[in-house]
Amino acid sequence: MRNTKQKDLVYNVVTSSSCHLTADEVYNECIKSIPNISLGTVYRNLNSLVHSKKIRRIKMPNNVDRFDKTIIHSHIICNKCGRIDDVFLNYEIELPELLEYDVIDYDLCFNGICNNCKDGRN
Amino acid sequence: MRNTKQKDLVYNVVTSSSCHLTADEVYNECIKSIPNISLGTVYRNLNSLVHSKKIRRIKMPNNVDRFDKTIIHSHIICNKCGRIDDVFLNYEIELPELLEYDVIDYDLCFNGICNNCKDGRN
DNA sequence: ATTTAATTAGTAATCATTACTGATAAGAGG
DNA sequence: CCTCTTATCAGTAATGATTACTAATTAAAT
Repeated sequence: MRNTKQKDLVYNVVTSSSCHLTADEVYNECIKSIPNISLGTVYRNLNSLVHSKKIRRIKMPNNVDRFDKTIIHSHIICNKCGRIDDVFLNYEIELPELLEYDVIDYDLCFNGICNNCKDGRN
Repeated sequence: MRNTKQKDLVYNVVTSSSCHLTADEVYNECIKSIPNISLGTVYRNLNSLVHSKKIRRIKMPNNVDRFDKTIIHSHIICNKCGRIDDVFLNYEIELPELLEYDVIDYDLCFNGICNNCKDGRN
């Protein structure tokens, strides 16, 4: 795997953001530094960084993936408005012992209704 | 919400299968009973059944959703071949108390390498 | 039976993501 | 430094899962 300024940029955009960015949002941030960077390059580097565990992919109900730092934590998605927040559990998820698999890690996503939707503000 | 034979069929196909079917696989099963059922109808009923918690949606890394019964359980996906299996934990996942959300439930998906891939059989 | 609105079949459109191609550049080995 | 190899790139076209649309149908309430 080669180091390129495009890959560094994609990595920095994802890890320095406090939100959970879509590929398109990462792209719009990247063109501020490399105006002619290609959307395909952003996608390729996001996939490559996920593969090498430098960042993580969050699957959303609408099939538009989001990307995040790899500090171990879970997420919660509002069933109504799609808002997403980080959840830091105060307990550990135990990896199960499975006959058919070597278990590596997990993705845990809670569903709920956020306060704004509950109060009818959305 | 109206009862239609199309919705009943979609429900029965998903819940009587022991696999985790894609929308297209559900469609191919449905046309055996209702040959002119439309793919759009299958998608609409899958979404409607997920919304009313009769079935559940499983997000896959390749963005092709799969559908499953709603008995509470987790999944494991092989990082290499994409094989998916059910995981029944012998402990409970505690729903966190969050200021900003009413937490309803969760999706938990483990990642690993399955035996076939580990042994080079894939 | 009549009515009405939800649902349907069929088809077209959407759009996130991937594939492709010729050009570029990272970095290994002289 | 200076090739040389090949991974990566920009730009664009293609893919394919999913949704939107429309006129026809039908569940089910009155």
